[in-house]
Amino acid sequence: MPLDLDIALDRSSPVPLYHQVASAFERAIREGALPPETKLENEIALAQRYSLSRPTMRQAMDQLVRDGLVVRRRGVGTQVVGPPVRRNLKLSSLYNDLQEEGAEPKTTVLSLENVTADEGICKKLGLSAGTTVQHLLRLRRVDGRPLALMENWIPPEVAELTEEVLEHDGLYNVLRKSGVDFRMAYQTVGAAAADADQAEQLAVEKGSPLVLMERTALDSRGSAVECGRHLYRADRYSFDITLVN
Amino acid sequence: MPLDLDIALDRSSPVPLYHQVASAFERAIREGALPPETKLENEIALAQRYSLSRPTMRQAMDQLVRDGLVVRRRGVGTQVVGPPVRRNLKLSSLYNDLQEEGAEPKTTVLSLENVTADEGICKKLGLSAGTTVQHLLRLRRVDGRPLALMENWIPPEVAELTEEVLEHDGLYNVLRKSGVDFRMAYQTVGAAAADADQAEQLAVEKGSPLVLMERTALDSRGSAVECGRHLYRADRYSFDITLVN
DNA sequence: AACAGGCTAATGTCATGACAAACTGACATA
DNA sequence: TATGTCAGTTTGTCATGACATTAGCCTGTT
Repeated sequence: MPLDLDIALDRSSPVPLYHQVASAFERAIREGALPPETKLENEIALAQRYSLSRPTMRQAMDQLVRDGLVVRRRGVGTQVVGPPVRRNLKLSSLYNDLQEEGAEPKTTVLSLENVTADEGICKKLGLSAGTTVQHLLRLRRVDGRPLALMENWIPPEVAELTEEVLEHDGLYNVLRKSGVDFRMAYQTVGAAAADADQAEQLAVEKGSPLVLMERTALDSRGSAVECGRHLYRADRYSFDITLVN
Repeated sequence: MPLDLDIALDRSSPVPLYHQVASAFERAIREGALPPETKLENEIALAQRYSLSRPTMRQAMDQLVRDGLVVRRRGVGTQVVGPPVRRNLKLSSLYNDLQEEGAEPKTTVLSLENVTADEGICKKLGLSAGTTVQHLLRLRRVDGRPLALMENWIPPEVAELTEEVLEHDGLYNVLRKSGVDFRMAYQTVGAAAADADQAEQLAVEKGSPLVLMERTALDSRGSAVECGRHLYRADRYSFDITLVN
């Protein structure tokens, strides 16, 4: 039951202690060193074991709870949760997610131009009507087969995009390199039927079901930096979400 | 800038102080008393104003951040975020969400029987192969028009379900009343085409796009209490999610 | 006028201490 | 046997204090 994880804590590191602890536990759980149903030591003992204060250890545990890796019960303890330890939806691009899974995403820029944003886009981006924004249309392939058709709108003051750069990296990575620090995103996920154009681009039949995702991303100042409307082949993509009370 | 919210805190209430504070701010933001872009007072001043400690006030603010209502920046302050203050995905039933929106959901139980669970269901519920579970198929209507076709599997030891009860309330409410306390859920959202049966039930054409949601719900002990596969009319439903870094 | 430096303000991190509330299990009692 | 009670364990909540880190502004210098 002691289950010493031999965590190497670095107090001089810029990454906070609670994050170091949480990451170590997360890795241990995902790798199976802490199998499902395992009961962890109590907070106080854990804090002492790693020479931390109880609030710091709690903060680490809270993160594990929010990530859906453990469950806690007052008076009982903390348990590693059952097997379905899937990946949770993160505020990153599709590109990064695919790379983490070992795939090799390839992007084709179908169109990149400045347009005057319509009312809907302006509202989502918090701009006054008639503003000019960059309109981006891309097709993403994995293993040579099309996966997603992605349409995005980016205000010019956020970053100046070029086809060249976008062909070799995900939009979020490109924007991050331009100094954007994403903080939040509103997302809606639904479904739609492929029209003739979309069907051709995604190599499916017209009318096929597609996963429809619309998103508005905000930076740390709370202002919108990007909004998009993405269509995914339903047979090749879906969104994973972990909900916690 | 002081922006006193006149929050009535009840220290003898069983609901924690940080939750009382967070709820009050959330209501104020949603009702427009704190419009977007508003800069809140700093934590220390807020804590003093309501006679709380700083950690408690921070806990309240953290909740607002996770709910996507405010953004914080070190060295700067806390700001109410832009207008798209939508509802976030919660661990509750469709039924409750619809009721909150003022709709009148009606449920028809199409089938309720005990079946031996197949391999996939057993794995999701963490049961050994060949176990008997309750299989439930329901159709949900709003305004008389079909919205969702819901298929669920529930282990018998969780609760004994009856058609009678399920026709008048959502599954989650029914289970909660049986003593289940939901803590977590894994969810995947995608799309699928309606087959002949589904099309008829949902009053759409065969092949129409549907939103496909699969979910496994866990209780506070980390064991699965329910798993389900739901199909929604794409023109009438989608999932809203708020992501935070 | 432009840049460097330092000051201020605000959130982020961490420690210590205390009490409350809930679950478990053992024990006593009817 | 069944039920109620009590003690022990563990997480939940709250308070106080301190220092670190970052952003933004002001100021002084070049």
